[in-house]
Amino acid sequence: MNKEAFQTDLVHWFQEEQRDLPWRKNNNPYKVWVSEVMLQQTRVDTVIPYYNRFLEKFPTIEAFANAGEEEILKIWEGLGYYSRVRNLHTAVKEVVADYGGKVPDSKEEISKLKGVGPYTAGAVLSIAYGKPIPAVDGNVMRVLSRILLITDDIAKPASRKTFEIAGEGLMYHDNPSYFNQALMELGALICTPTSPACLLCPVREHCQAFEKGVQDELPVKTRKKSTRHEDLLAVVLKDKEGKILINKRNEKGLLANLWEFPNLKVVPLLDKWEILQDFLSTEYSIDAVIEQESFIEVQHVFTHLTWKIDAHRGKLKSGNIEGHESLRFVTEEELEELAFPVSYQKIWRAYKEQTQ
DNA sequence: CATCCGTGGGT
DNA sequence: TACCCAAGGAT
Repeated sequence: MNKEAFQTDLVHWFQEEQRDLPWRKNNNPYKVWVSEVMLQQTRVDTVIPYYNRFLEKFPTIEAFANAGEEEILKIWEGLGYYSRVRNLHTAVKEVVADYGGKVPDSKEEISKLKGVGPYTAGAVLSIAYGKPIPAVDGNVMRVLSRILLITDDIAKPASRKTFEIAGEGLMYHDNPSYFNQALMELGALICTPTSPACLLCPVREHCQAFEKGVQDELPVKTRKKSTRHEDLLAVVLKDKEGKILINKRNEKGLLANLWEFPNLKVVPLLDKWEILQDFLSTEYSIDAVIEQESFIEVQHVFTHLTWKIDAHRGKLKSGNIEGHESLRFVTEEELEELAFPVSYQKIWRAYKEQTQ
């Protein structure tokens, strides 16, 4: 292929057709970094309001470094993959402490930061600093697999190296930022997973898949295994003052450090309401009256897991939560300042709608 | 390397 | 409905 023609056709198209996105207003390394972390496995339309709110609240790297944990989880609430914001916070504090607040501009140093993998390193270095380092994400693998007829399985981690080398080989050194962004923008707007718009593609004359008519066969991607299923019983428990009992989740694993209503995993077919009373009594030394009928059944799908949560109302009779660091009674106003997973937000909304 | 880690939208 | 997908990284 004619590399120079490919590069200029691609970048000229990007200059004309790129979307007007909030993170494209400047190349501040901190802001670029924030946007790239938010965009990991997350759609542009979803990210936009979160990005704007985030930078309104934390306009500088120092402002974010000085934020507290509850605060950063609350601003990320609903965005998913919550370890991203905790890793970003850890990394930003390190940049402020060890680099005087200046985001490192070498691949070696920036890659040491928590949550910065090969993609994010390449994206920040090219977009914020103009470094000719590829930023290989799912879009880029799809586009390059078609342009260069690469048949490596993009679901395999080992394949990323193939595409990084390909990206280096095609790199437009006059403008690495636009080159990397153009590959991703092409993947998002034209070279889509299904039904690619080849007739509108600015680089179709450089595309080997289009030439052979096999664009719909690429990229090669093996499908992943299906999700497992869990049944949960949860309780929205009020004490005599009307405060709600909530529990802070474990600091590791699924939905780490977010808040939830007390709940337990149950074996399907045995999920009787009495289990909740036993659970509260045994686990937390709390006596309560639990309504026999659940007020909502929430179905929630994660990437590798599906939850069915039966939520019941309950009233506290007696007991105290001393000794249970993760438990807290809060007012409704306090509750709404804390970060809950979407599944428990659904339960809370249903509770408020159905309870006076 | 395979699995875990969220969510909402598209087909 | 049941998948698949979207600017990935940590373990």
